[in-house]
Amino acid sequence: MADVAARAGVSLKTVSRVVNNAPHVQPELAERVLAAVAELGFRRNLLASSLRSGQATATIGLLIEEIANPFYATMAEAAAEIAGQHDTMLVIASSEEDPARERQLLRDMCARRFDGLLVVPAGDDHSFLRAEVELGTPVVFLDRPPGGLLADTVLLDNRGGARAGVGRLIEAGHRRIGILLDSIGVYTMRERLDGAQDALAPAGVPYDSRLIRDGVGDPASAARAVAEMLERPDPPTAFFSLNNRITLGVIEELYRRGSDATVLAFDDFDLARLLPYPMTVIAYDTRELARTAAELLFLRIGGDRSWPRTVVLPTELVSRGVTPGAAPAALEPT
Amino acid sequence: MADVAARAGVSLKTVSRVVNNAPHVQPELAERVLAAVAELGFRRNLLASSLRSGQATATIGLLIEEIANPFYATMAEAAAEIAGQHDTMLVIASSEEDPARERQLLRDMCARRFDGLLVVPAGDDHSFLRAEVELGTPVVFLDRPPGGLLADTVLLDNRGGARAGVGRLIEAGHRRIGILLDSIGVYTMRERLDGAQDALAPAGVPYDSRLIRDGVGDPASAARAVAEMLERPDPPTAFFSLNNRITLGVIEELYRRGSDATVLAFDDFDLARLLPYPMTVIAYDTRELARTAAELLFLRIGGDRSWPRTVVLPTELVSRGVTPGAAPAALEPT
DNA sequence: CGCTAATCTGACAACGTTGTCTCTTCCCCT
DNA sequence: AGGGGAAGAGACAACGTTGTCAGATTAGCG
Repeated sequence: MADVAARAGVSLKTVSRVVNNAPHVQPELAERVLAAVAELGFRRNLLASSLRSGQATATIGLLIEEIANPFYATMAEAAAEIAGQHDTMLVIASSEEDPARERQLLRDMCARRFDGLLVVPAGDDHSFLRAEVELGTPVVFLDRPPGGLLADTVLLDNRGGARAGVGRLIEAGHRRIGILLDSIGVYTMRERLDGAQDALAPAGVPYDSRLIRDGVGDPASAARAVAEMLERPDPPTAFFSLNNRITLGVIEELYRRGSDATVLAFDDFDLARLLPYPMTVIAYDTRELARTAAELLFLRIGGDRSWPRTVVLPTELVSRGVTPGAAPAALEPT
Repeated sequence: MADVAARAGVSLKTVSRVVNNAPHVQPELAERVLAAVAELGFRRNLLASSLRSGQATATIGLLIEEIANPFYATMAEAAAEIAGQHDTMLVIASSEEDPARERQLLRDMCARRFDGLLVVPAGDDHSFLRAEVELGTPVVFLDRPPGGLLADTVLLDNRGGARAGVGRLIEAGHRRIGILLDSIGVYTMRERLDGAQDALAPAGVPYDSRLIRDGVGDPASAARAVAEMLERPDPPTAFFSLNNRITLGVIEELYRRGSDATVLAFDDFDLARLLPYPMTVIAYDTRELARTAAELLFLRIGGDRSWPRTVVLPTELVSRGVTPGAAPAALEPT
């Protein structure tokens, strides 16, 4: 910048004013400065800039569990869109469901003085963020609530959605429903399971631990779990998959067997419409989830110091998948 | 930091040494400093740190077209993994295929003094990066080559893959092959089209512009294009989809019609196995693409100044999808 | 016991910006 | 014509850290 100033024959400060589009600079001088900037290929150092001005790195962080999962990828895209509207860069980091990694990444983002953080929590204790929050870094949690910290949170109606979905299964006469979940340690899984029980209990369906399978982390183990349940003397007539990854394994196994079991699944995704098995999906607006959280974050960054809010977004039941073996039916328009 | 120094009764510099694990600090002093750090909740400012030390923001950028596309999401995940191995943060930005946005984002990343950049180019002129590259910011291009700039590039064998795939269609007797592509302006599309012609020409199949459809940007328009081609007097017996998004529309339309046209598609993806229509997919290792590029980038960041390299990764033909109406067959294991 | 060397610590400047304040100039109004 | 005020430009310090160098302390050795 000093070089540019020398070249244009002005002071450092004037160059600063020009590159920041500050007022009170004569057009003639500005032109000389811009010419010098172009000639010398000068690019202002944003590090120094935000160091000096104290805040505003024009960066927010998004901590998710896994980038390649379409659920999180969609959230990232929606958040990036909102960030772009605020001339802010979005940094996406992936915790891989590891609380230690989550902690390290969040600390790192704080050390880099990000303007705010969007967090899908992996761990259940976020008290280590309290100092940062009090120091002025806004944090908004989404999809899952924080632990040991009062902060803005945007959630889905996991429990209500599961209740409605399982309720429909019960209306259709199902009494033996196999439930597959990733990990009972995860908030969303607990809520969805609770929602299922909300519907099962009043219908007089007894609790049967053999119909609930925890620790189903990937499609292959979901397929195995389905196979085992089906091979027992009194097999389930319906399956409730608690996330999109599990759904894939369930569909695969049922398709392979030519089964006619009914499928209820949490999480909608683009390709669900084209999967070769009919199912009812508990859907919600993933983009809206991320958008709401991001907008809330920018409210906070803008100085909103009101009491932390919790927003819960609704879910709905939709039909997905196609029927194999049946005459090809018209799909819904894209 | 000054507060910490005062609290611990040492100098600023000693605190700096302690938080950087520098040698030559008495254990007793270090302990006092660490205690003060903990009490005051001190977190070192990485902005100031990398400003002072000149380089090493421990950040690299990845510019892709669209986060929610599984192709790019997978690349992002693989790149993030390599970045993590180098204690570096990965910043993902999305250009939405807009050259102006690409330019702005890359400039921004340079202004933030990222240690290096991974770029899937949207535009065809990257000469604006030359100054940065010469100034020492390593840039590696992937999936598509840069324009007007000599730099490391990691590509797929688009042309060879398309040639092999179309060759197989020709062996099976197909002569009327509908080809659908996103935009002829995109490098990968041109290469894949050239590969198709490599196979068509020697087989004596004449060029027929009605069988090539450009500008198919989303599944819905792919479905429409397929419908129109099939309703002509001499319909294609096979379709070649040049990317994953187009493939979805093709499959949807063919399934809806109960057609028996053969499908060849570029790009594999997780759920392709479960789509309700059989097809041959030109597959490649997306993660390897990103890994190779990221490793090359870290080589450059590490100081490798050898001549720019171009790496081309192979493709292979695989079977995907299931056959509707047929007896459910065993799927491949996950 | 004195000298050298090794180890440890601190003062200071500098990284590249921008906020603050001051000074100059020029215009407009009374 | 004189005074007030606005506008333009620059000098300087400061943001939070670390590299450099010099000083202080201690240990080791003859």
